[in-house]
Amino acid sequence: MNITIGEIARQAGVSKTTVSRVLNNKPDVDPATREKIMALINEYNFQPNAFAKAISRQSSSQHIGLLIPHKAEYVFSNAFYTEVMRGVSTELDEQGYYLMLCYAHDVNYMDIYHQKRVEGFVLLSPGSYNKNIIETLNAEEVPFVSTSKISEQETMTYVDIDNHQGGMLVMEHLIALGHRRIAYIGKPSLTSSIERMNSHRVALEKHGLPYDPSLVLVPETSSTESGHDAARFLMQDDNPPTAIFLANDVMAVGAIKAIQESGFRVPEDVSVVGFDDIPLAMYVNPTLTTVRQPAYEKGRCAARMLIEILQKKPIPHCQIMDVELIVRGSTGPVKTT
Amino acid sequence: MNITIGEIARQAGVSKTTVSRVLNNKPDVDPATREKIMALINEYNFQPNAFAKAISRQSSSQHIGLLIPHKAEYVFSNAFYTEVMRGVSTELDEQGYYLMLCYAHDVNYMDIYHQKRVEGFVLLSPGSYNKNIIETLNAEEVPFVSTSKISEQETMTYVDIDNHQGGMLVMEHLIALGHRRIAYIGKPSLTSSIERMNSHRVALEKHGLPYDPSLVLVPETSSTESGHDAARFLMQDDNPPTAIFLANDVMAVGAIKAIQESGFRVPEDVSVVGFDDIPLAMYVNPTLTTVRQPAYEKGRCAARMLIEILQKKPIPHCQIMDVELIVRGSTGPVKTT
DNA sequence: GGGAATTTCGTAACCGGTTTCGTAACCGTT
DNA sequence: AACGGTTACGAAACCGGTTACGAAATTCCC
Repeated sequence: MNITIGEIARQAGVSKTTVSRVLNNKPDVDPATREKIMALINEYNFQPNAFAKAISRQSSSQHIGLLIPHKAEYVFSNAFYTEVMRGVSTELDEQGYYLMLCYAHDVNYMDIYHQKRVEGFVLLSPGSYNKNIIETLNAEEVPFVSTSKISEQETMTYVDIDNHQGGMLVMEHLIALGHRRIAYIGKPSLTSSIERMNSHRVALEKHGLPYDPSLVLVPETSSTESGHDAARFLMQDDNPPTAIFLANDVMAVGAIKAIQESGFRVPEDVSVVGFDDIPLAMYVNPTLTTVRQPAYEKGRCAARMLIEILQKKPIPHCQIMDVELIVRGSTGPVKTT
Repeated sequence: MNITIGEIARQAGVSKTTVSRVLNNKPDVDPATREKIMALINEYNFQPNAFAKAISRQSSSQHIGLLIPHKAEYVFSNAFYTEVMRGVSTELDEQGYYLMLCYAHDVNYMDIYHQKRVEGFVLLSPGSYNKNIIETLNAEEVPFVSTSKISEQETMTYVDIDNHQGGMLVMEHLIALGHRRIAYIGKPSLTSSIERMNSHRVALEKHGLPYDPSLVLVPETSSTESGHDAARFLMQDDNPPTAIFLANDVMAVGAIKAIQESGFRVPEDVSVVGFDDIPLAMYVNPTLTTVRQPAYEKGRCAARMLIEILQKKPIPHCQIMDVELIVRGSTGPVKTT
């Protein structure tokens, strides 16, 4: 059996109350008594039961949930998401909160909340949940912060980058290199990815270039395999694009491979741009031109915002971070035939 | 204020005891009464407070900790580890356990255990902790399972592959291709990685090939960058190796890059082999020859074993999983000069 | 030296559940 | 009618903490 506050009290010859006072650094206890109790606490390495604490003071479990889509595979295999996770977990750790991983199947995440296991949630990849998850969370007034823009509503808190700006950086870069047939591959699953996709069209229009819908592909998933398959499909065409903009780096890696397998060279024949700047982007062959977004910082920021919400601090409902175009080896001037 | 068992009892006109019986599917309650209580539970979507439960029945918090090294960056950016994480979290999720991420700085993970926040730990990358973490866990009799072999002692439970066999598969493959100057790059941080490294020497000796210590490099970390730097160092030599065996895929990707930057081709000039078979291994250029280990299954298995330990079931102290050599494009016959 | 203020500490209730044990009500037997 | 055996339920203690309140002991002040 483990040591309890009562046992410490008994050995010190005082009441539980006094021990509790010492544990919580409260006044009204004689320095000598405090010292004696501290000695016992250290001797037994006594740690007050967190659950008993949470239940007696009617408050904080100090636990926060990271909500992950049920189809977790692509999240765990995308270094962008794992970097966000790292940011979330690091920030919580530093602030003394504990992180629980919660899979968003059915409604069990609501149970986790009602059972007081967590005080709120950080949403990892909010585009991949059931449509109504946001409504449910809002309806039940569960505190949460999303790591991506979900909708235009002001009622929800999120941290994101300016996806439109990021997309424009890519498109301006490709257009400046002379590309006119630029494909886009990506799943418009939520507001932020829709913005990314829209920038493709907007940029073309801005420069008076034709918009060819057949050059916009919407795969089922955002995996390397999807990028590979979609790019292969494009390259089988009689008139393939000279540049492909993919919604993320993981897909871009697959696309480069497909292009090479189809007998084309990157970037000599086809330029490729990704999004995120995952660590591997600078190690693939050719190195990947991409848009860097601060994944780790995004996670930290989301966690910080959630804690502030829990502490009833007034905070802005969204936080927009900077992006940067990283030009590497996968993009080059259009081939002059 | 949230609904409690007492409130349900009051509205049903019964005692807390009876409601508790219904909640836990216990006998001794009239079907009609049970129904009335169930109706109220559903109406309010009542979820019993998990902490109150954990504290009253002197038992299970149903929480398990995933212990992660403080220097978490390389763990989160290595798809092998994140796949293990996915396995752990999926298994726990299916079995109704909750997963908490715990950083292993100082001794706070012991606090987390003593505070009853978790019932036990899965150790993610046990080579990277402070030396004494295992001793501490053992000394305090904290239930834990490691996802890698730590030492030869029988006192600890772990899941692993046969690293020696895996290494031998690589070496036999390279030697069969005619390679004689085979380098090894990797950090011998724990028993399993030492076995991997030893297989390099054992295989050379077995085939009567010379063992050249200058071809064995021990970088500080296991990152892509380390693999890159170490390989570059090797390739600057007057008599560079014709093949490099790296302790993991992430490093191998860096090595391929360095070799190419040094003006050599893979696999024509230098063959490269990794370890793990991360998802990206088949998408890099050239595709990576590697040893597949079942990362996801390893995670699941570790979680399963920990649960069985907590349930006092007798289980073997280790579980060894199969490996498989995956030959891809990064290895080829030695160049005949 | 006596009353007030302050310091120090304990009693008991409480948080939201579980569990032990006792008992009233009902049943069927003889 | 008396008895024993179920069935259905509640009172109260308990888990390990926190907290409101009261009171004893000490100090202060005139």
